[in-house]
Amino acid sequence: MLNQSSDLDRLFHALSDPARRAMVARLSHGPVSVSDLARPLPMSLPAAMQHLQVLESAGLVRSQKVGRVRTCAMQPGVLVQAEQWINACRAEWERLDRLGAYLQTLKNEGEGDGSGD
Amino acid sequence: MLNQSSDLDRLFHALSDPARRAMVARLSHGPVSVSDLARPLPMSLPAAMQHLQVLESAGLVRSQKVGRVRTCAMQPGVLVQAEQWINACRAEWERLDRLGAYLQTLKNEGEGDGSGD
DNA sequence: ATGATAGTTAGGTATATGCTTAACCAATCA
DNA sequence: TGATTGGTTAAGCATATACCTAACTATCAT
Repeated sequence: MLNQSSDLDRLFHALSDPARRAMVARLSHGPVSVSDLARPLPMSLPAAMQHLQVLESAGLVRSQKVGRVRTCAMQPGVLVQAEQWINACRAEWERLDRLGAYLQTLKNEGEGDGSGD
Repeated sequence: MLNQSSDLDRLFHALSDPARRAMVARLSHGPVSVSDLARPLPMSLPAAMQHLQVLESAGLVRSQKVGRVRTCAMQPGVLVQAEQWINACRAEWERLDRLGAYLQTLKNEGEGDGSGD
């Protein structure tokens, strides 16, 4: 493994776990405490905390403690980075795809013999 | 770890590695052979093959061998799934964000009476 | 057939991940 | 003050990842 972990690495890695995605989904509806976040998940509280840390270190979630309860909230800016990367990729592919279709059209127009590929 | 690995798990996991993202980026410009795909990467050919397998099992890439060269190509449909998940999340968050802004507005307008909550 | 090229498989290692239980600290409440 | 609640830390374990080298197969050119 390359030992440098970029923003996108951490981001996509954070999203690659169903428990973490569940947390993100929950948080996108509004801030939640740690135990509320962990309760629906089929795992211990410390395990959930680890997932939370992964989300925080990816910049997806922010949290602050007041009294003895830590409240977590979405930090949605980072999601946009993922979206942009995907979009850029798709844009390239679509360009290529249109080009392919166009070449196909040219090929069909110039076709007079029946010899397919 | 939950032992069932969903489409999204595999997809985001596939995207979480810089070498694999480089492969995807390259493939979004057009089909490439295995060695051409591996050449720019700082790793052995077998290592690159493993990454390729991850991409294939995520459904991001398809490949077929003709003669002795295997040609890999993007299978872009799956990327859309990732995009949709992110979009859904963002939509929720934005709704919440607008609500927050609205409540803030109300609070500012009605400032003078201290009975907020 | 010989050898070079493209890819694949096997086996092994170091590190990362995901989880657990047990113990611990800090804030609230009876 | 002492129990409870909310969270955190520590230690340990099983599995997964990411990589390597060496050996192998299959195709193509000579």
